[in-house]
Amino acid sequence: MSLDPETRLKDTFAAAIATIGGDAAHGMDPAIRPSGKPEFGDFQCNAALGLAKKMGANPRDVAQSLIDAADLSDLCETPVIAGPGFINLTVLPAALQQAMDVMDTEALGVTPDSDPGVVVIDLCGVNVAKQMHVGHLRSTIIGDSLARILTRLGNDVRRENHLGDWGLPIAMVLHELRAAGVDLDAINLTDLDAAYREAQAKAKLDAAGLDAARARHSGPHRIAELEAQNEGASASRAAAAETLVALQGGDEALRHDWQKLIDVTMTAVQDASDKLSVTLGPEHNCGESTYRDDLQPVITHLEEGNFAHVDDGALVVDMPDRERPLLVRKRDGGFLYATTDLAAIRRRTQQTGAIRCIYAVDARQRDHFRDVFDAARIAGWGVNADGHDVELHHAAFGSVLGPDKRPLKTRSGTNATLSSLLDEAIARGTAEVTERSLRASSPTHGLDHTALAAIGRAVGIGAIKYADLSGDAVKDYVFDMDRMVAFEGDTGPYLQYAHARMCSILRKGGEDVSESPWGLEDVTERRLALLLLRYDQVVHAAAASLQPHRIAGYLREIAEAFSAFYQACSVMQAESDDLRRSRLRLCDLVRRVLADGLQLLGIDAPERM
RNA sequence: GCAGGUGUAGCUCAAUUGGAUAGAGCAUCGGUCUACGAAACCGAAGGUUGCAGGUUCGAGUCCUGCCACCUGCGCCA
Repeated sequence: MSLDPETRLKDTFAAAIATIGGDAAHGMDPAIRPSGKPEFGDFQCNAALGLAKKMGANPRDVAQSLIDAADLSDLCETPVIAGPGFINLTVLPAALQQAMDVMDTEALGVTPDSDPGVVVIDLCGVNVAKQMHVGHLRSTIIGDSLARILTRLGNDVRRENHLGDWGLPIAMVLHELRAAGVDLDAINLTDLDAAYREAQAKAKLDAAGLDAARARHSGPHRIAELEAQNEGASASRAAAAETLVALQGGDEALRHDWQKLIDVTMTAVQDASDKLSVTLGPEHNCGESTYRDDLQPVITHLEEGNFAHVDDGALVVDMPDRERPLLVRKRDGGFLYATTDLAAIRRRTQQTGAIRCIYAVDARQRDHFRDVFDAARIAGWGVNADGHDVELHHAAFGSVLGPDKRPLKTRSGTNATLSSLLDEAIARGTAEVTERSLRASSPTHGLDHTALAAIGRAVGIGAIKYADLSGDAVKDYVFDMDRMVAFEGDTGPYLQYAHARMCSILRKGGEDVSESPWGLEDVTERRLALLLLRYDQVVHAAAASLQPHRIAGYLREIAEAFSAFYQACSVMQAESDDLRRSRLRLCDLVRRVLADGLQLLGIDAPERM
């Protein structure tokens, strides 16, 4: 009797289906859904239609049989059969109140995962010596949210920032900077970024690769890229390769300089993480370089297990359902990023014991991860050290576009850097908060500059995060700062504002209502209550599908329902003391759910704004 | 050429994974502040869900074929 109405309805109708349906009904979904429209009640059961089909009976008759077989006396009003065979259900006030009592705990009704375990989340994925951009923003925001959601459900989540800190590109930058005699102690990330681009441009010609790309019908993008590279490259390549060999060999001076590159990069990353208030720090660094001693063992395992074979001089893993194999070792004996990714999966599953490995990475790497995941399973790493199946999941996200639907640029036309975007959002949030604080009636009136700046940051960053997390991540997404910081309508600040208003009422209320009996008679109160009771289910759905936007959409519904309630029902001037206390308790529970949900998205919820 | 993704209101996005009349926000128009915070609320208008078939009680969702855009495609990461 301690379950929410929806779960109870599912159980009850599942039993009724088994009773009247016999074998035909085995394992059938009771198809309990929140009703689409108020006139259809609170919930509907859609199982009669499918069941009637299997039984060769009339759907409305089957619906009646289900109702007769289901004991709903203490849960619902008399069910109504509608349309072709829908069963409309309205929850009794007492059942609603009871469910609300049960939910009103610290956990807010959220139950742990049935099979929790170690989950590794690969996020951020910066490259050393490269400026962070909006792609890293998405990876970081989405990965951080997924980490929070899975942690909330009792999993042991390990964030890993898989830095691009190893291999030829880094060696090229090192070579470039050393050859130019640059003082690495005085350099900043902008300089590093410039050196990186220059080194890339110098070294990237590959005539053989161009021919191969043409012969293999590579995309025009790839061919254009190769054509853009020109002679002189082989010399640069050779020099960079020498640097790489020396670095890998442990050359002390090189290692020293290499570490400086990393330090400069990570200082900027930490700055961005702090501004964003994401849980990401040096302790989550787990760069490619940390796998350097694992690469040969990976290759040995693949060779000894006959999972890979030599093709045209390279070592490849064949895919069962695809022509193109996965390259894991070059003809010259060098390793590739696929090798590193395999080493990471190997460590995460065989040593860390992960049951889920999640990659918050750009959707353009879809094919790559498909190959790597399949190869990992072939190699036997689809099962962890404890014999538990491992879910390998690419949480892909689309590209970030500007309002013109082209890759995002700043007003000056350059590639937008992450820090410039964050600074702008924070500045605009702060300006907005400060302006509103000037009104004498505002609860923020009189707050000092520091307090207003903290709120402004929460508002500006909240706007960016909500814009990113409120849509389906796999789709390309239009980053429009003007729209985000309008702070009106379906935005992060809308949710924060609703939360702040709840805080405001609770401050005025100032009494302990944790045991007060529920009223919930107004339609807006009922709607809020029914929504709140879905929280557990929503969090689990978001975790299972790895889609934070489900939580975002739910929270928007909560905020809308609260605003409607706020408009319709006076709390402090309620008609009776009991009703005031009931409404205060409702505000308190809504506030906690909203704050908890925003926390799962990584969005701060100020008490005033 | 092959593979994958996307296509929903003027714009930006949803749609509980096959359920009833496809929902929000922005923009437009019209109402609400001496009333717990108007960053809000209520209402109007806005749709052949890219096109054409198919599956069934029922399709934005599933299957087939087209169209458009995006992305990827062996020795870079």
